Amino acid sequence: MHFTEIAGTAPVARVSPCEQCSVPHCQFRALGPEVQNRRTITLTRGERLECRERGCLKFWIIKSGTAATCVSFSDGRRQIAAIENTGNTVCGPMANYGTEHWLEALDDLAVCEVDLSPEAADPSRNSAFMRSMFDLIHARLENALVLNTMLGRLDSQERVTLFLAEMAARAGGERAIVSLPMSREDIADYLGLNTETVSRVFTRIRKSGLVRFLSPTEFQIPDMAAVARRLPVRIPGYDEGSMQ
Amino acid sequence: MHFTEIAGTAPVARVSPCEQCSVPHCQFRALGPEVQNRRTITLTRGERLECRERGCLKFWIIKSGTAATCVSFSDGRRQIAAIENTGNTVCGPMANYGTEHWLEALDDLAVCEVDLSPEAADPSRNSAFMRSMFDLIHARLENALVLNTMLGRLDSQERVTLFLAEMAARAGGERAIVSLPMSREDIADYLGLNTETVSRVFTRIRKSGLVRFLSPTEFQIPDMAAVARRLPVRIPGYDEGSMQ
DNA sequence: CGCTATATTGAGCTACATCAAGCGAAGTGG
DNA sequence: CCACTTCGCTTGATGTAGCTCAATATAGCG
Repeated sequence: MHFTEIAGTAPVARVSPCEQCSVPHCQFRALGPEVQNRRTITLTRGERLECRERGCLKFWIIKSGTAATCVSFSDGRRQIAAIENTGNTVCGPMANYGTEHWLEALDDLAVCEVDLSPEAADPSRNSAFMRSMFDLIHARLENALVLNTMLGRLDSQERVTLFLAEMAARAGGERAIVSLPMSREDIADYLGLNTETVSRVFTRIRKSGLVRFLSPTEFQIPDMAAVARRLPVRIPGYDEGSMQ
Repeated sequence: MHFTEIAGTAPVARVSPCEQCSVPHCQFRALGPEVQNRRTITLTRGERLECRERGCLKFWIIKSGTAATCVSFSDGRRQIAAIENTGNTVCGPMANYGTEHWLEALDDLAVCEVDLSPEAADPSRNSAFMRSMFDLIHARLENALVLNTMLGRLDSQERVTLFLAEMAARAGGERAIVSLPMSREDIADYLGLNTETVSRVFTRIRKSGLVRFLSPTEFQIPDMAAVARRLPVRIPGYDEGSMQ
């Protein structure tokens, strides 16, 4: 089986006070200045953030960098459930008692932590806010469902292709230059494969011409429709509403 | 790869009006009699229920039987994302445009459909209701995350063991007689395996003594702790709060 | 009591994992 | 500036878990 070494395990790194923030679409801005419990946390690759309190109401908004929502076993196996980019909001409650999920930095990371614990605003009184939280968690659920079918029913080539297509769709679609701010091992732990297989499939896809690699961490998809045609599932973020 | 024949594809079967309901913990009772759009739908094994409208606000509460939230490809591959028992609430919105998930009956099924579309109560005005919807969808997300790590990082024996343990935990825990109201193929489509592998692992586990089979569809776990010791992850619904 | 659908079991094959070696880029120290 | 290490990526050789194909076996049902 697959083994991964967790680099650093310091739960919380450098903490700095938080003034005005530049994250787009932050749901918490709507709550207004009444929410005081905000702080910025910076992490380096491998460091993790966790929330062990029951009914924890912390939220983490990615300000910059890339993170993973992941679980690791004592024997070293690791599964990444979602890749978090700038602007993503991770629900602290996701790390409820009974869940073993952390937020782990895949490269240098800055997150804004918002704490809506009792002393702060009670979110369940604000129905508009609850609605936006519902939408947020619903989007996470949809992602998780896509990952489920990927891990359960796609082969390695399909998984890697879908992964690259999804990253490209996030980064601006066809012909955009996409950077992979993560290691092959991280990709493997997301796709349920191992490092070597990811590497091999990368070269196979590169040779097929479907994806053009500018460097090991930069690529470009010349023809998204061709990629979509090779996949038995929709590419999240692509093709929604456009002709098929 | 894996092929599955979808038995019947009639979208909606027999519809009967709905009087008083006996489902425990139905979140929609709290909404009161103002919600008129309720009806009972019955389905037989293989029939599917879907919601293709954008922003659909239908909810399905399982009254009896077993269903699966699943996605199937055009080439026949199928992945079950969740197994739905009596009392479970499935969000219609889960079948948003862009998602390819259906609710499929695994055996004879009765669901109560609640339609909260515009003409009905606007749920986002009722913050207590939104809160309960949040909790509901959050529980679904946690299930999906467990399935993710199962499909990504557990081998066939671990997957089947976890599956049986989870079913047993739902059905009353240690020594309870659990029935499997689904075929081997359905189990395979949930676990990302194929029928034969599921069958083989069943007999291996039976011979190991971890699980006692009374019939092909009835089993019993004599020692849950022993099962838990064999697994690198927690068993959902078991061990929460107890020692170990 | 056949008939069909589902489950089990076996034989062989393949996709992916494992183990192991090589390689380029970035950092370090003399 | 150049050896030397380190780390991540790639590639190759080999092993194996789980898939595929095929044959029984068992159960459900008219």
